[in-house]
Amino acid sequence: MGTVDKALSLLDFFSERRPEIGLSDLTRLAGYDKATVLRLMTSLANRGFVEQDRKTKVYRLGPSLLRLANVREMTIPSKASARPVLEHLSVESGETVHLFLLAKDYLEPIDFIETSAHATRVHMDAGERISLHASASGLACLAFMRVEESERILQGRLERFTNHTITDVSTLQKCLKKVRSEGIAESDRGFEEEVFGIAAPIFSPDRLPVGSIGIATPHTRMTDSFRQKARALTQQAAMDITRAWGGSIPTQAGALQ
Amino acid sequence: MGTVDKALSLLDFFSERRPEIGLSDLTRLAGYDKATVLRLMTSLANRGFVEQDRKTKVYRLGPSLLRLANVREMTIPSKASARPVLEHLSVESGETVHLFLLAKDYLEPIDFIETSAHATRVHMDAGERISLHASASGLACLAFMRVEESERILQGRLERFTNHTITDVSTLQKCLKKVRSEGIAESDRGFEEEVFGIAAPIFSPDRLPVGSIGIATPHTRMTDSFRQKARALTQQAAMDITRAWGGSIPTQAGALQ
DNA sequence: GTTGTTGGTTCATTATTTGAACCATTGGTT
DNA sequence: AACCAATGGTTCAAATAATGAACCAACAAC
Repeated sequence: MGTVDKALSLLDFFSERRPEIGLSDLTRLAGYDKATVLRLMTSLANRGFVEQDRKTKVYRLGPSLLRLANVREMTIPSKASARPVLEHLSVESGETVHLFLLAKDYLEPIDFIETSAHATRVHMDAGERISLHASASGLACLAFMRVEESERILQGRLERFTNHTITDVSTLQKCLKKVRSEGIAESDRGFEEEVFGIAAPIFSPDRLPVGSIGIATPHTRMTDSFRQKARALTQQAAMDITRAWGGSIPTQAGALQ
Repeated sequence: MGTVDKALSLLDFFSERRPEIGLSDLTRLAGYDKATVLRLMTSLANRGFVEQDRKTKVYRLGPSLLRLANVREMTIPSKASARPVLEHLSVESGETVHLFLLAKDYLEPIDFIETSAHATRVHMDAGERISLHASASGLACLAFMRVEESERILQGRLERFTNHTITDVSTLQKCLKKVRSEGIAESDRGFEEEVFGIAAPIFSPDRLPVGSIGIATPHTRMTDSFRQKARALTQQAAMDITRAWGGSIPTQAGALQ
C-alpha cells in the first residue's frame, strides 16, 4: 500500500458522525504510527484537504474538497440532474431515498433525502462508503458489471455487517442472477440492522453500471403491496436518471426492455 | 516535496476549463515523469478521487470528492449558510460575486454567482485557487492574518498575473495597512486583466480571517459612485457571514467598529 | 509503410517513509 | 502539590517505497 493511498484513506474516517478527529484517535483508527499519521495529515492540511483547529488541534475536512467537488459537479452535474428524480421518488414512496455513484469497489453516497412522512426513518451518513456485496444498491451494480470485475469482488473479502449479510459466494451469484433478470435488487437487513433496501442500477452509454438509486425503509414497513409499488417507482427513477445522463440500459435488464 | 503532495497537486490541474486530462498532457502540466504520474493517478483512481474513461483513458475528478465535500458541508454548512448573503449581494450590486475560504496560502472558491444584469460579466472558474497577494479577496485576508503568517507569504514567491499585479513587498505592506484601517480591500486588475475586485474578510471566533466575500466587475464599470455602494454592500455582507458563522470582527477592522 | 503520438510497463538506483524512543504540555486524581 | 496518563509533536538510523530512463504495443496521420 503506497503512501498516497494511506493519506487518502485517512479522509474516510471523517463522517457526519465523526466530523472532527484528533491525532491520537486517528492514529488508533488508522493503525499507522503516530509520526506517519502526523506527516500525512500535515500534507493533507497544506493542500486544504483537511484543516486543523488552532486551539483544539483536531482535524476536520477542508475547503479544497468543496472546490474540487464543485468543479466535478459543474462539469458533470450528477447531483443536480438527479435531484428532481430523487425528490419525486421521495415523495411518492414516503421513505428515505438515496443516490450512489460507483467508484471502483465501493459506492459513494452523492445525495439522499430522508423522508418526513414517518416518525421512524432510515438515517444515512453522507461519509459512509458502501461495499457492493451487502446492500441493494451494491447488488444492483454488481449484477451488471463485467464478470471479471464482479468475480474479482466476490472472490475478495466479503465483510459481514449484520447476521443477515450474505457472504456465501454461490448464494450471492444466485442473487445476482435474479437481479439481472428483474433489473432491480433488494437487500433485507443485509447492510444495516432493521433496514430493507430496494435499488436499481444507473447505466453509462456503454451499458455498464455507474451508480444506483434506491429506497431504504425500516423492514417492518415493507409489506408486500408497498414492495411492489417501491420496486416500480425505483426502476422508473433509475431509468429516468440513466436517460438524463445519456446512458443506455442493457437488453438483459428486467422485463421492461 | 512528498509523494502525497505530488498526488494532490495533480488534482489542481482539473478545472471547469479543463475537466478531462490524459496521461501525457498531465505529465507535461505537472512536470513529473510519466511513470510517476501514472502511478499517482492510479492511486487517486483506486480511491475514487479521479475516474478514468474506459475508452478514451482520460481522467476526470471522481465521486469521492462529492462524498467528502458533502460531509464537510453537512457538518460545517459554509456554502448553504452564506448563500442568502451572496444572493443579496449579487442582486444589490448587479455584478459577479464570490465566496472564498482560506486554506493555508490560498483561497479556495466555494461559491459564486455570475450576474445577469449586464451582457459583460466577470467569469470565474470554480477550479482556480487564488493566491493571496494579487486579488482583493487575498489582500483582505492577508491584512488580518497574524503577522508571522502574512510576512512569510510576502517573503515567498509573488507571482505576477497581469502588469498591474503588485509584487513589491513594501507597496503591498502599505496596501495592507490601508485595508486594515478600512476593513475592506480592492484590487484594480491585479489578478485578472480588466477586472476590478472589492472584497472583505470573514472572521473566525478568534478574530482571524477564514475567508472572504467580494465583488468582481469589469474595471470600466467601476465608477466612483458604484465603488462606494459596492464597498458598503460588501462590508455588510462580510459582517453578516461572520455573524452567521459565529465569528468576531477584530477591533482594528474598519470604521464601523 | 513510416513517423509521432498515445497509454502503459520494467527494474536498478535513489530518495522518501517509517517507527521506536523521545519531549513538552495539558487535565484529571489523589 | 505531586503524580499519572493522556495529548500533540519531534528525531534519525533503518527499512521501504518512489523514481525515471528505456522499453513496448496500439493507434492515427501522412
